[in-house]
Amino acid sequence: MTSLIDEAIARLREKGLRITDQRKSILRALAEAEAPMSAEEAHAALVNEACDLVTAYRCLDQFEKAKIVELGVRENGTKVYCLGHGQGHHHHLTCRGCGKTERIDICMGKELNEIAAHFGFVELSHVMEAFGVCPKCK
Amino acid sequence: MTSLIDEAIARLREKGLRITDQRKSILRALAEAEAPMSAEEAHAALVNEACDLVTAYRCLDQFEKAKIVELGVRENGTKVYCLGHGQGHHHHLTCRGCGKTERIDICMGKELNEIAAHFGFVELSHVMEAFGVCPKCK
DNA sequence: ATGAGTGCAAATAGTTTGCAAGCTG
DNA sequence: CAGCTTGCAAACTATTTGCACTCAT
Repeated sequence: MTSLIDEAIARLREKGLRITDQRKSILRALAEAEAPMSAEEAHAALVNEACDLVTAYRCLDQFEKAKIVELGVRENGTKVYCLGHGQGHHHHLTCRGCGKTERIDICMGKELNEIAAHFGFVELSHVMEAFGVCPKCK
Repeated sequence: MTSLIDEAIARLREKGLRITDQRKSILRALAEAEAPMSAEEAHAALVNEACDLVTAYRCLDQFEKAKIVELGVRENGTKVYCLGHGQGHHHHLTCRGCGKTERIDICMGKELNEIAAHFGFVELSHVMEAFGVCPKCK
């Protein structure tokens, strides 16, 4: 349980990235939410305005390049980041009304890789987000 | 072959939307590309600046609401629209280098619906885009 | 000490909105 | 001819960049 953040910090270290208070704060926010959040949301969730919004963008970008978080995209195009994919890659189902997020454990990554291989594509990645209206909001 | 556009026009009519030259041009552009394209790309593809960029945005938005096109999102957050999903829902694999797009016919829509039903979500939709580097670009 | 990281201001990209004028049904 | 559509200008949102300063290593 404690490990999500520590794991992330360890990975930062591995990649030669520096451990700053701002980065720790952002990681904490992501860990507490355990749902994908945008840079703005992550920034808003920080206690005491722990860092500038721009820094949130930059850190999340770094995190993604270091494979510490995974990138997703909302229906409206905003980018969202999610911590905790270390072992279990998964996706999300988000309510258009209240934003509530459920984790869904299906992924067509394997099939995708086969097809991509067939076309000769490499460095595969995919984005997949599901949206709907939750029981409370309908 | 001829039908993609005609079909779309028919559906416009059904929905009580008007058939204008601008809309026809945009549909033509989408049909010729048969790959997802952004509003800006669709606009750029129009011969003779057939309509304003804003109109392209508005039309595509209408088309999507009328279920004439499907909405997707790129890795960077730009929205893309794709014609021709009338019967065969599918997804795409896009090259990060040259933008080349391959159609992929897998979709976890069914599994998704089951899970969503389990959570009580309705009005499901999903976005899924795959990215990689094609043989030519690597 | 040295270069990665940060904050602030300003620039961009993509998309949306307000309003008067134009065209479709 | 009524109202959906369009064009143009301007507003907006999400994100990126330039630059001087600061702090982790």
